[in-house]
Amino acid sequence: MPTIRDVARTAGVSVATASRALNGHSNVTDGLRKRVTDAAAQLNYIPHSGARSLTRQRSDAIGVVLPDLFGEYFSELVRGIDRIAHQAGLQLLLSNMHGSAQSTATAIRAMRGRVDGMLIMPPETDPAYLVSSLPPGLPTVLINYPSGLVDLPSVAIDNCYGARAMTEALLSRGYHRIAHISGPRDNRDARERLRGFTDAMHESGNEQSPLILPGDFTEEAGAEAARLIIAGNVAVDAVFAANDMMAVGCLAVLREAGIMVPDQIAVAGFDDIPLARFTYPALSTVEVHIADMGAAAMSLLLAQLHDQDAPTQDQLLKPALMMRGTTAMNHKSMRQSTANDQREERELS
Amino acid sequence: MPTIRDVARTAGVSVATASRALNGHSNVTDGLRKRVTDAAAQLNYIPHSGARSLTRQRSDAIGVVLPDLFGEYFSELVRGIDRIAHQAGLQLLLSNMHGSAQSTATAIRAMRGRVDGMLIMPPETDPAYLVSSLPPGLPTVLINYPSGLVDLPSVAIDNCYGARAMTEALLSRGYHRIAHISGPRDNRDARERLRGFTDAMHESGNEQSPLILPGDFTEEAGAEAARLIIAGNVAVDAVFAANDMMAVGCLAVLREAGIMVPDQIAVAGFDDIPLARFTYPALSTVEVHIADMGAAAMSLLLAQLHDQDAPTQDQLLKPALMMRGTTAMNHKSMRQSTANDQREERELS
DNA sequence: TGCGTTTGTGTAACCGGTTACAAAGATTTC
DNA sequence: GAAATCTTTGTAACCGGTTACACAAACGCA
Repeated sequence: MPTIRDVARTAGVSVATASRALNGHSNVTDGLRKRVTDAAAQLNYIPHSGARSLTRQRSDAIGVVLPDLFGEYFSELVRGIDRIAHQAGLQLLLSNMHGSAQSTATAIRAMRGRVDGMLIMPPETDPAYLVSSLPPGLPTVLINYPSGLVDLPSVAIDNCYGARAMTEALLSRGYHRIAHISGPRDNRDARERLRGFTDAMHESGNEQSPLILPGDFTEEAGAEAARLIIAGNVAVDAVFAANDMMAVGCLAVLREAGIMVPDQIAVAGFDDIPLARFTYPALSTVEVHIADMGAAAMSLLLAQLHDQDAPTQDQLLKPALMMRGTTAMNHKSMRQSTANDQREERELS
Repeated sequence: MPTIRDVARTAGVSVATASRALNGHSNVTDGLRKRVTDAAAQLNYIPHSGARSLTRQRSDAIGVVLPDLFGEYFSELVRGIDRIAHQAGLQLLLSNMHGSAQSTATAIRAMRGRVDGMLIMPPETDPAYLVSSLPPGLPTVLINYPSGLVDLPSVAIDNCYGARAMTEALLSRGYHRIAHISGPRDNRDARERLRGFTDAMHESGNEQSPLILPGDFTEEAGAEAARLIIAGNVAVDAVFAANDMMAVGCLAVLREAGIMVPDQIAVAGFDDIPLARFTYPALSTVEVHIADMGAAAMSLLLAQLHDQDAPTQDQLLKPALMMRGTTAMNHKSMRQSTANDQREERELS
């Protein structure tokens, strides 16, 4: 593997000249430049980015540390990040913190010296520990982390706002006895969604202690919640699940039990997973643009990279409602919102 | 940001001793080692991985170059790669070659000097060009690339085998007039699936020139194919789409037209996307373990990394059939395979 | 006590680039 | 024609680690 010294020797110049020629500096005569580029081509020279970034004091790479690397959520996030990073000529160094705070620290430390900045989506862990394991002076943006806890800019989805909006939309459609299937108690998103729901219910004055069913974001949890409602014969005219998978599970059990959706009970979810458009009836949900969150985080980081102390405004992305068949207001027609019926009503931007 | 020289100075030792102490070499007295680790902790020293990899001549990172960074396919692939890479203590440097062969070469060159090996999923481009832009001597494994074209180990899904197996399964269930909705002509997977289908049909002797409808992997293409079949009143008792999205589009149009699936026409797809279990009836398809392909590629690369000239056996991963409601043999019962009915019949391993 | 061996530490070279500075040559200015 | 300035090139230091080698001290053995 040839180095720049090989190129210089072949071209009959010094390494300094070779470096300058290859990097397009202006103070190199055309003749020499050609000799250098020819030599580089002949030797099939590829510069060693590692060595380059050592002297340049920049790597043109940014580190991305995520709690998990799977599912639509992950790929969307990375896609959004890459969209911005690529056009800025930055590479992505990806790391998965496999659960423990310990391995999070390891992952973060391993990035030092090979990235110019970091994007971190931290688990629900001690923020102090997170900050302590962070290389000081390395521009960092947090993803989906409540602002205020640590002194770093962050980007997050406004889960509370989304849940509140969906709840209000249900109320305005005439559903008043709304039950909520909550997500895991130790999940920040789930807690925020629950809060949005209860806030909206309290403010409406319709129901002071709405039914909250426990869930864990799985399809089965949604199914179980539906069984509880049916068995308990609870007076409920709408179910708002904290995510789409639970809504899907709920929907299936309700239909199986012969309960008409949305005529007897409306159903709503959260996330707008691809499947949501294909349930029967199509699922009303809250559309979360994960890719946009990734892009926003990357843009924020880019600003920091460009100007070390750029103003760092935390960002809260507002999700939009996607009202489909499972919450139709018109109770007469059931033949609406089939899989290929893609009329969608976007209510909020 | 403190360097190892700062640590050495604080501990009152030479950089060599500091380095040895921090890396756990045995030839350091306990007293000095403690002084060094204490100094490192006090200064919050984090080693500079870039500099480290320069001398070590290894980066403990591998480069992953993919044609696109979105969808389930991508996240599954990365998940499989990470599973193996993480337990080997390797980081992932991710790169998207945005379409052009030009930018592929750029992406690959940018990795030189910061990775120990590469995993590449090349586009349908000139293999010679690909190889020429590859740093020689850098262990590389190709993903989903036909073996034989270039002299590099590769891992791929046996699309032809999967399509053949599904076609034979349909034939054995009594469907003989099978139409195929093909994928884009310039897509390797699509061509292989088509080949598997036509091979199986020819060998069966049932139909010498089966109907091939053009498609492009989109839901709409599947819908259009279904409309063609309905409008043309073609004698067809099964449709095998080259991917699930087209099968879903096809299914929706057939149902809308009042055609009973699977009684009048059976439908099958390819990929086993999450949605496949939730269509009505649930979609029979070919299960492709993308994560396994990523893991296999990473394992192959790991073997190369460990032993520069380990035997490089190309791998062809055989997909499995998932027969669900859209190809049921029993035509009497329609109430099968609803969303929450997850009985699945695994036919091949 | 003197000699060879082992052990622990420091000095300095090296990885592969970039760039400050010096020097030489070309050009301009008086 | 000499001095001042600008341009082009080379030498060598540097980025932040690792490690070959040299060397001194401690140890074992006759």
